[in-house]
Amino acid sequence: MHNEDDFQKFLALETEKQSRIINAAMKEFLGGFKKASTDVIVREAGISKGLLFHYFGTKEKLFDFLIDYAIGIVAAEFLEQIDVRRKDIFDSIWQMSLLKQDISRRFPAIFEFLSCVYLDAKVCPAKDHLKKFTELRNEKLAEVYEHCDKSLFRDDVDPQKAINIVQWTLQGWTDSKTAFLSPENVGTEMKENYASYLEEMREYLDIFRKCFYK
Amino acid sequence: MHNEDDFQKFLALETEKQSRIINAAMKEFLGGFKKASTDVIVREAGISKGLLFHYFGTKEKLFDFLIDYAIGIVAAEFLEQIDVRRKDIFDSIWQMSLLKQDISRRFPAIFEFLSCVYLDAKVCPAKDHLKKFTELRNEKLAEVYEHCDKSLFRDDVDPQKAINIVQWTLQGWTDSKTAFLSPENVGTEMKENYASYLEEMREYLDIFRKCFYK
DNA sequence: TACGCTATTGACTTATTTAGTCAACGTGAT
DNA sequence: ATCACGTTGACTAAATAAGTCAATAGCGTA
Repeated sequence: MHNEDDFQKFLALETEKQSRIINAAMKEFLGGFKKASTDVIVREAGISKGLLFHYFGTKEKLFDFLIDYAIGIVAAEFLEQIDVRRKDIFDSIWQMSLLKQDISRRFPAIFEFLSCVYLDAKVCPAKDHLKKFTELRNEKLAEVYEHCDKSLFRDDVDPQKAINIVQWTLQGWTDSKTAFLSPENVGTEMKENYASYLEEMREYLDIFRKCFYK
Repeated sequence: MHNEDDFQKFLALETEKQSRIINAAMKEFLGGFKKASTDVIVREAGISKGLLFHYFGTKEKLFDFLIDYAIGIVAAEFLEQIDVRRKDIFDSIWQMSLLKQDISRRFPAIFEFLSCVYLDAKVCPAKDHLKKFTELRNEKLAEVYEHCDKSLFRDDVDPQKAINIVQWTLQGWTDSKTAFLSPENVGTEMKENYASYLEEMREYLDIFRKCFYK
């Protein structure tokens, strides 16, 4: 099952160096596999060209590794952690946001990377893993939505639309926080302002509870 | 003031061909000036390489032209058309959305192009025009916000936050409509479903009015 | 100090892509 | 037939691409 070049050497690296490489590569792959340059990746990761290829062999293997790695992280630390039995959908959304923030602090580009990879139709070799992951993700979110108590909503508000609004708001809010940061500073910036960010997010969720619930 | 290669030859072209070139170029420049390929542009625009350089001289002049062109369109057909005297902020947002849709149907990537260009710090040569444009834009939006009747809002909802929510929602809604379309189909897709899109957008705005107003 | 072993380097190669050029071509009017 | 003009795409030189490899750095052991 496992081929022997299972990136063991890379995974034995000190985690700080690992992260530097992973984050540099994810960021560079955001624009698509073809447009990504390994030279840019090694420059940003602060390692030599040779080392990258020593660990990953080819650009494509690096890419495949990144996909699996990202899926592994998000599955284990996000999807599997979601408590689908909550009644209040805003509790769920709040919990999911906390989980996402935790992951994003370590891997700033991981969620964008996964969605970019998913949208990039050319990336067919990895479709199996990705498809399963996407299904798992959709199932989880559907479950959250089904189990929540929709009777809490005002009768004249379509719960699905309300939930869309909340998710788009969280997305827009996140973008507005990161848009004017140089990408390499996103991680540190988020660590420093973690508390105030959460507070602001909670304020938005409070608005939603006040306005969308009975 | 005007140098003689003022793109007159290009602007004398049939508008359909003009649009094809402009849209192909804007789309390709979304990933940044450096990563854009003139070969991709001409392929997508369906013209020969020579013609592009016959009209624009260099890649950079094409880029500068695009920025000016986009600014001109958005200033004249969006910013200048905004009626800042409306009391109901949701009327303003609705009107602005209509204006945006009209422009986007002709130039699907124009708004994304302008914001990408603005965020791309390396693009300093064009900063004068861009800065003025951004200021104009911010002034207009601030004016809309100042003139609207904030007493219409529920007392326990911060109007600024509510407006942010509305704008992020519109953004997210738009993204959700275009994300799974191949970029070249965005234009036609929007033309075909124009009415139903507007209807759906209005439903969201109705929710906001119901929930955020007294 | 000397040795061996692994992690790491960056100059290098070969192939591809790049922006930009230019002689040639098609077309319609006179 | 000839001119004028919009248009073409093969071409060039320079840059960039992925991937290689002989050489070095670092470090524990003897």
